[in-house]
Amino acid sequence: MFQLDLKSRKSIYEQVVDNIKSLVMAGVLKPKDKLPSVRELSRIITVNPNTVQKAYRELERQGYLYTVLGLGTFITEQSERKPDEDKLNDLRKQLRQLIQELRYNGMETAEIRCLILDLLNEKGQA
Amino acid sequence: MFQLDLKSRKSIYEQVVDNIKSLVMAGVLKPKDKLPSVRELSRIITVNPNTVQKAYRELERQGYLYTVLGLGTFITEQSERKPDEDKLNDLRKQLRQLIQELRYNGMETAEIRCLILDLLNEKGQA
Amino acid sequence: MFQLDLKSRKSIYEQVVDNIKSLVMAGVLKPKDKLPSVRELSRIITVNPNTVQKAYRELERQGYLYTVLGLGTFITEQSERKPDEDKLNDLRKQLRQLIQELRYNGMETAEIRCLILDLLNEKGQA
Amino acid sequence: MFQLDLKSRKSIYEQVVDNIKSLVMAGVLKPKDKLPSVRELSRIITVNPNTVQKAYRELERQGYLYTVLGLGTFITEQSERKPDEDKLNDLRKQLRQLIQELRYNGMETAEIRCLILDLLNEKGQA
DNA sequence: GTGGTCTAGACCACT
DNA sequence: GTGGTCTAGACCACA
Repeated sequence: MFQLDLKSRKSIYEQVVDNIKSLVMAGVLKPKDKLPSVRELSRIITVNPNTVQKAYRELERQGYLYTVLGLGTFITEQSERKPDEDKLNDLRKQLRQLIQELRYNGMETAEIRCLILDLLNEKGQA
Repeated sequence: MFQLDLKSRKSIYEQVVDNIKSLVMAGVLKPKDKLPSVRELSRIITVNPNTVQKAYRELERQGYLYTVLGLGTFITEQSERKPDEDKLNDLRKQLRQLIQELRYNGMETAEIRCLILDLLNEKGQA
Repeated sequence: MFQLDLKSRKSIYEQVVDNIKSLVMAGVLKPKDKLPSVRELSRIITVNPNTVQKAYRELERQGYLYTVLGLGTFITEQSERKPDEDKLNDLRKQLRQLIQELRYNGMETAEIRCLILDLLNEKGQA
Repeated sequence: MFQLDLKSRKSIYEQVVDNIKSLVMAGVLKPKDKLPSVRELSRIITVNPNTVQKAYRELERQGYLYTVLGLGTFITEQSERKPDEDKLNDLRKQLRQLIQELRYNGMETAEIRCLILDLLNEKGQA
């Protein structure tokens, strides 16, 4: 379920963040679902609790989670989320950069289009 | 020409790397072009020479540049580059993640498709 | 344990690289072993931490080590290493050159053969 | 005839040295043969004369060449060369290191033996 | 504690 | 002139 690669250059807490984001976006974790407690998750994935803590905090900052003191942390409902124009702009920039790199690494426009349309369909069904 | 943000979470040398990559991929810097010397660029962007050198090294590792001792650093010819399958896989992963995020931030599939097709055309003409 | 020659034409960080490679290949350092921290090793061999770090980076690039942020650097498991055909070709070239030089310096083919067979056996038992 | 790779990490003068050594050891250049003048060779291989100069000097130091002022530089006769025990020791060390690396990069003892015997025969006929 | 980045400034080798 | 190495010492982020 959780893919952690200690040898990666990405810090562990970032990997935890990405993993949880993926689970949310794939619909495995749904709004109002309760997440495991920091200590619990840290045991499950054998990672320092501080690291999990940091990941939860970051996810909260990005609006994916919210914490109710004494009860736990939960997935944010869609209606609560506000589209963040700055974030979208940033994502667009990244997308542009990514496409440049794909092309620079020898991938043809047609190939890239195929790849992306595939990805879009795949997600659409998830 | 060069966009550096000292406050960014990205390290300076990484930003230098990204900037140069962009210039290469946009065709501003062409194969066999000579880059500014380490010292020169460091003066231009008011950054320590070591930092610039680190960036150049990384770009060399990634195959964008090559160094001729005592002469300077130059842009790699396309024909010299060999496609790196690991790199491509990594880019594909990133793309997937990016699309997930776009969708999570409220962008519809159709919108994303439009955005990407636009980007693909734009580059095709560059 | 560590042989450093400050007067050598080889740079210090390269010597550190070679030393550690030797320890790894001789089996003194085994997969998953933790290496001394950058600061620690720099103290031991009285060399600047930056120099040690450069050596570690190079070893990581060559696949001998990997880094876990905040924890330390470790020896790569054999199974994780992928044979690098370019590297092998390079080594073959070096070998060829080396044999030429041995011969040029007066060593007979038979002597060279003996020498090499000895070396092969020696390692086989290590 | 001459293989120069500007992108190599090896300095150019070292590559010139290696090339000439190879020609000598392969018997293409024979004792008492006259080498092209510094200026001539520098033109032929389109390299800075200083670089060729440095290569010749190094080859002289190692005993491959000798210079007669006003006449040119020539290949040393075999009888003039004195076996250098230090050099031989150094070469043995290098050989040992090289075999270690081959093995570390996944080559089996048997394979290495084959490779080396091949190389020995190949040279024996040259 | 760990590695990672950055600066300032010196010295060297190669072209 | 070029890149490459090294030192000393500071600061940051991660676990």
